[in-house]
Amino acid sequence: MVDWTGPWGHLRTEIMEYSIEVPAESAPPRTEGEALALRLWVILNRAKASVQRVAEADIGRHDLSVGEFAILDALYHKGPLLLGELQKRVLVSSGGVTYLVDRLAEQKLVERRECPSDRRARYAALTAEGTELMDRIFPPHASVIEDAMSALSTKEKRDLTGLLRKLGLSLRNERHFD
Amino acid sequence: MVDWTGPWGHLRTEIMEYSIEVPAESAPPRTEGEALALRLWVILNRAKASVQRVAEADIGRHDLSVGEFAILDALYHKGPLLLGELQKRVLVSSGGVTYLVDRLAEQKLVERRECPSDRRARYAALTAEGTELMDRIFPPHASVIEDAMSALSTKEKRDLTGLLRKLGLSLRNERHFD
DNA sequence: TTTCGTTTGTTTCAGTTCTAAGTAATTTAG
DNA sequence: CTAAATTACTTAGAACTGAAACAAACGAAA
Repeated sequence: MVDWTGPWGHLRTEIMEYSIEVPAESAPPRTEGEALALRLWVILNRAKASVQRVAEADIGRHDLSVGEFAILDALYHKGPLLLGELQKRVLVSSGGVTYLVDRLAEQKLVERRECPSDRRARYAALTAEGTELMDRIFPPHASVIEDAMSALSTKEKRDLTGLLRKLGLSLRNERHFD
Repeated sequence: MVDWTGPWGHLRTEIMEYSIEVPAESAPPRTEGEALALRLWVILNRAKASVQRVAEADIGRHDLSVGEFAILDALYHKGPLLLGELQKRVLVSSGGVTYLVDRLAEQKLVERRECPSDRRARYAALTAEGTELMDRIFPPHASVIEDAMSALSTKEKRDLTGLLRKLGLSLRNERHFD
């Protein structure tokens, strides 16, 4: 007796009210196992959307988009990165990285640098101004995230991380053929 | 000794390689608790992105966008819904619902109906054609999702769902003031 | 009851953020 | 040396968002 309503939580949002509860049944999946997997998929999306809402509210204060913050964050913690490396971390398309770095470069927070060993490649690196900004906004952001997760005990957070990791890793090398 | 590199996984994507592993440290958060919360946030995003990639690959076969499928899915399992209700389920902005329903209406998969009790409101409902489509594509999609989750045991899926639900619910009614 | 202010439900529109596909410049492999 | 792969960038346009507009409903007060 379980139910399935779309996970769909690509996000930002106006103020959106939605339920993390599992709604009542209507057109049932065939097996219990299927229902369980579908429900998990719904809840995974909604939980992620909930946390993201909190993260975005904080980031938005500083006139940064999520994508912009993601770039700054990666560079802040990893130092200069090739645009390709950055792409893998931030999970956008190649055009998306170019777009985001362009925007941040306009704001003088990030700069491009040549790569001596490969003239096709470019590094993106924080400027002094960018580093300064992150010094200022990252610590409170980290607190906001910690706070968002505070309903879970340390053990629960560890368990949750472990399960999500197991799930993610299992899909990591999967190849889908037609 | 933990590390933090952005969670940032809104998204679709080209073929993107990324790691669900936790990368090595560099500019450390101050406390263990903070680090744990940040790592969880990263992994949550990446796991969601991994599953989403699988889901999208399947949905894409049928020439539907994720948003479109989300709408169809909600209507398929819940029957006709007011656009506002649909918005809450699908987690898009008000303009987004209008946009998606318009597109599906063009394809004759969905139609708008009047609401007798409130002339401002509209129902969205599947057409016969839309229902037929979902009868055909939903069952295999459910299998794809079940398969994507198959690395986890039944107990693990239940535990994971429970933890995510707890997290999501805790954020559900939070109000953020300036 | 009529009227006015507020709230609710949807749409419109302009602008933002992103993707996909294609291009150019290298580098690497055979 | 050539062919294939890699890397970033460009472009067109898809998929959204947020704000404002609009229409209808609601509630309280005159």
